[in-house]
Amino acid sequence: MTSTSEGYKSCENISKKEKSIFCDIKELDLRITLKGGQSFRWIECNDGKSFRGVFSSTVWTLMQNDDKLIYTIHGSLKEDVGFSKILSDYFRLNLSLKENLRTWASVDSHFESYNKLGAVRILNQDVVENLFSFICSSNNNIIRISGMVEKLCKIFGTRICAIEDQEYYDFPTIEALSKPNVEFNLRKEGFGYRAGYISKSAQKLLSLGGKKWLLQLKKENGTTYESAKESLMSLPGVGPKVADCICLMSLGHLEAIPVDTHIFQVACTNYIPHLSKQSNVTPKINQEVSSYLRRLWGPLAGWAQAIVFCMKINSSNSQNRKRSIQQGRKKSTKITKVK
DNA sequence: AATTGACCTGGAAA
DNA sequence: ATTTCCAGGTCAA
Repeated sequence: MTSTSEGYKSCENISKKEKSIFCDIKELDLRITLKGGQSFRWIECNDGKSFRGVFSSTVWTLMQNDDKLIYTIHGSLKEDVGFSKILSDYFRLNLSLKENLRTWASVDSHFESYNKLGAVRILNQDVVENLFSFICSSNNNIIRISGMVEKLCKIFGTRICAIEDQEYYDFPTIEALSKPNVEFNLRKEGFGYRAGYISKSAQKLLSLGGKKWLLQLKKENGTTYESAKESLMSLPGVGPKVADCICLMSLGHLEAIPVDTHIFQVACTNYIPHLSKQSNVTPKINQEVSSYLRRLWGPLAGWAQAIVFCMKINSSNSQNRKRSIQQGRKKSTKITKVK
């Protein structure tokens, strides 16, 4: 634990702190990766080229050029433990998109048409943040999910620093979310029925062993994808789709394919036409789509899924983009901090 | 075991 | 101005 640092007032100060790591722009498109429905905490800055957000208990501003990923640290609850490595791990820069695109294109002719999209990567996110974020995602839209995640941080998270009158908070701990009045407060804040899912999942997690229990579900710690998914689904508010999101985005099970309405629709038109008779995504359909695409795309199928998903939400209607930009800029709110 | 409807909310479309 | 529809689903009858 360290004390929180103060925010920097001016842009001049910020730019002095810039550092960078090597990263080919063909391997990473910041906009589509950060604003593509994986993480809900990134804001596009007014300059139109940089993005600001929180991960790893640290406030970052990110931008890129042809061969570098440039970052600024504004504040952190951590000691300086090598931010370049943390950043590289977050984007999984050790994996080559180019190589995998070749593989997917060779087994799936549809990938030629997905090619005009920028370089989408699967973020390696914190499992606690990812879990509660995707509990919020059910039957919900990305704009409101983002608002809810920010509220969780503001109400139950630790303050990191302020930049230009904007306060930045860490994502709350499981302990903070399992306090007795969490459900009531979240209902009051407009979370709807997800308030109960969040509170009950936090309490159950705590009784299972907290964050350690989640971390032990990682692939690198020896748990299989199927076993991790099954364990996650024992938590309230976590069904097959949300469990797959967590497996893919924060547990290292890159073969996991979250099947939502968008992927289901693409599967109907491009891959499994006979599914079109089905009107909604049942667990059985979910399983069928998921395993079909996993067989097709291979061990990193979830990454391929993310590309298809981004393709879909970008093309479906370009009005969504304009709307989300406007929403992202407007600042809020009147939230009361709860002790 | 598979189907079906309810579930919170807020912004857009009807 | 109101009502209906919809959004990265889950749960229980």
